[in-house]
Amino acid sequence: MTEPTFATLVSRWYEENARDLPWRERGVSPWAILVSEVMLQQTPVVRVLPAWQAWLARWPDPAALAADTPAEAIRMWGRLGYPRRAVRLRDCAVAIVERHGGQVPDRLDQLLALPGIGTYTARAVAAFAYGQRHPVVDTNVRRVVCRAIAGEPDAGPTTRPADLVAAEELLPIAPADAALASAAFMELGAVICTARAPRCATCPVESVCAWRASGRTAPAGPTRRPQKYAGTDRQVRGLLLGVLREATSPVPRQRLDQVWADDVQRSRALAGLVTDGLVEPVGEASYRLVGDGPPLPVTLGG
DNA sequence: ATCCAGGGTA
DNA sequence: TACCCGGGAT
Repeated sequence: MTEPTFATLVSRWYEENARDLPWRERGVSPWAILVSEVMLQQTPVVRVLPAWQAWLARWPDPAALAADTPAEAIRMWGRLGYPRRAVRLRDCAVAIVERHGGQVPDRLDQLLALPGIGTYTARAVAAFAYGQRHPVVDTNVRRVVCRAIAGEPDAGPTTRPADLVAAEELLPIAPADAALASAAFMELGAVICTARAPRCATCPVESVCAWRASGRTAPAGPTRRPQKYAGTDRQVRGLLLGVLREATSPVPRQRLDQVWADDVQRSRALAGLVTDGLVEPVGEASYRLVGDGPPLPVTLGG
């Protein structure tokens, strides 16, 4: 009798302890899974839950979203954060309609070519929606593998090719088992092997964890500098977008000027929103969410 | 203050 | 590689 593999231990634990999340249910469409993965980029599960339900009730397939405006996508995004994701998700829906007949593709290269779909999300969709065998590596999986296998306290800030290899080597051969194991690794990192205060006492791989065996060494040093928010352009962008989201007609710049005192920073933030395809100027001195109303007249003669 | 199911760009 | 990009919860 051989010892259960690392993936087997975590998968068994997952089957008994997984959170009851709606996008994990049987029969959830690839589109619904893709939407959940995009929303979950840098946004905690509890905040995604209601937004995911509302989004799919309104746009149950890519064609429905592709037929609507970026403005409505930005509004439905609400306060999930990083609203460029809303525009990219709509761009993604358009691309799915144009390139794949409205069906979310099942090939990794085609998924990677879609707007807003990167290394993590492409493999997550291929694995969780189509049952394929790919290493699905997010911040949780990097941390779990780094600790339990390498015995180090913290993973690097970004996913490197070596991280994909390390995770792939832990996956069972059977694709369905591999997909389950990937979900289990992520769940372990989210619920047990957390960044701050890991719950080693209830961890299913506590007995084989290299990090625990080495005495749970502390992180070497402050490798990441704290990400500020207050006072940054991001906060100003959020304030500006908040006004435009609530508006039903173009907003005069004079009204936008009231959300932030610093002229230079406010102008820079507004220009950034325009560059990012979230906001568009209307006439000489008004702004609106992109596509939020009748098409703008074509400018002639420069 | 720190973290969060990352992706795009220079 | 480094940096930019929201916002809420702990």
